Amino acid sequence: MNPNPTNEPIYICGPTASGKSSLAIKMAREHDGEIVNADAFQLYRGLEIVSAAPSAAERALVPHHLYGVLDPTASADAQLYVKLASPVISEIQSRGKTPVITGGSGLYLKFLTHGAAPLPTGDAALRAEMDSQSLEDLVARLQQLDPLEASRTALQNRRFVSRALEICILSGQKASDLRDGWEKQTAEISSKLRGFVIQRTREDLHARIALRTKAMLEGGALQEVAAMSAISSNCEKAIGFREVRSLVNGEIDRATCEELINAATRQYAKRQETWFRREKWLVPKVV
RNA sequence: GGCCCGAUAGCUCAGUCGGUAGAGCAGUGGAUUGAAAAUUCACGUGUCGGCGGUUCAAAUCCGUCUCGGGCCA
Repeated sequence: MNPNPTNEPIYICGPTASGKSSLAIKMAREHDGEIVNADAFQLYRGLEIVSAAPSAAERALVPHHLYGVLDPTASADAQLYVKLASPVISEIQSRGKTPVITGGSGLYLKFLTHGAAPLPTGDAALRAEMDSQSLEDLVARLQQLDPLEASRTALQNRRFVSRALEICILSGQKASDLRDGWEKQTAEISSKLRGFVIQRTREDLHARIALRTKAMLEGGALQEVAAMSAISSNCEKAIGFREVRSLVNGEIDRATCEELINAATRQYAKRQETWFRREKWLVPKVV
């Protein structure tokens, strides 16, 4: 008998290095499920070690989907992720299995669970143009085009200002109008979701991060990055990528590399905890 | 053994002419609907190595001790 007759997805969230992969495998086995990636960087091919994607041994235990499916030169975003994940999830359900969706990319998960606001997709050329302008000019332009959006945007955050402006320019409408209304039904959606967020003490998490970084460096991260360093892509933003490249290039020593990765990973984990803390539908799972 | 330099936040250090101290990093909390492993905001009490002394007032000047580092024996 299927313990989950509805085949509704189970979400496994939590900060990096908290043990999402193994919990997902456990849940998948208990619920006759298959695992779907929700990690922005594990999507990429050739970044398995640096992004700490599930190992071959782990993948052999349960079917895994959406790992290493993007070319390193491809650019991804939350909407593309939903486009990739939705059919995979439906397909799993159609076979009577339960999708176990796991990953630490809060925004991607949010799009998947709560849908996308009706906004235009980012435009690389426009972004490049905006990147060459001063923040003051971008802010002034946003204040002119959409004062309401400007008033509720963190104007020191160039990314947020650019995005708001981008929406106005590409759509010909006010970002504030397009964004309004989107959040109205989130509470209702949330009430129907089921998922867990792994919780660990900071001390424990930091220790796990340190162990993982060490394993990563000993487990082929240098070769992986060396193989990819000719490619300019989103992968360069992965924590560990630049640090390992600096190590490979002899700019820093191994101990420094390790500590830089650890610090960046700790900071990332903290941001993830902040994000998931707001997702009240996630049930804390103390490990 | 003698001389010199150093000791200030978890770390690296700044601190003017004596007026009880502040940067970066780390850390903590927050924001975050199409770059998100991204981007961004806020948060700084610490025996100023110890003990004496001078002074209205000492991280700052003097003495001494301790611990580093160096030079000379």
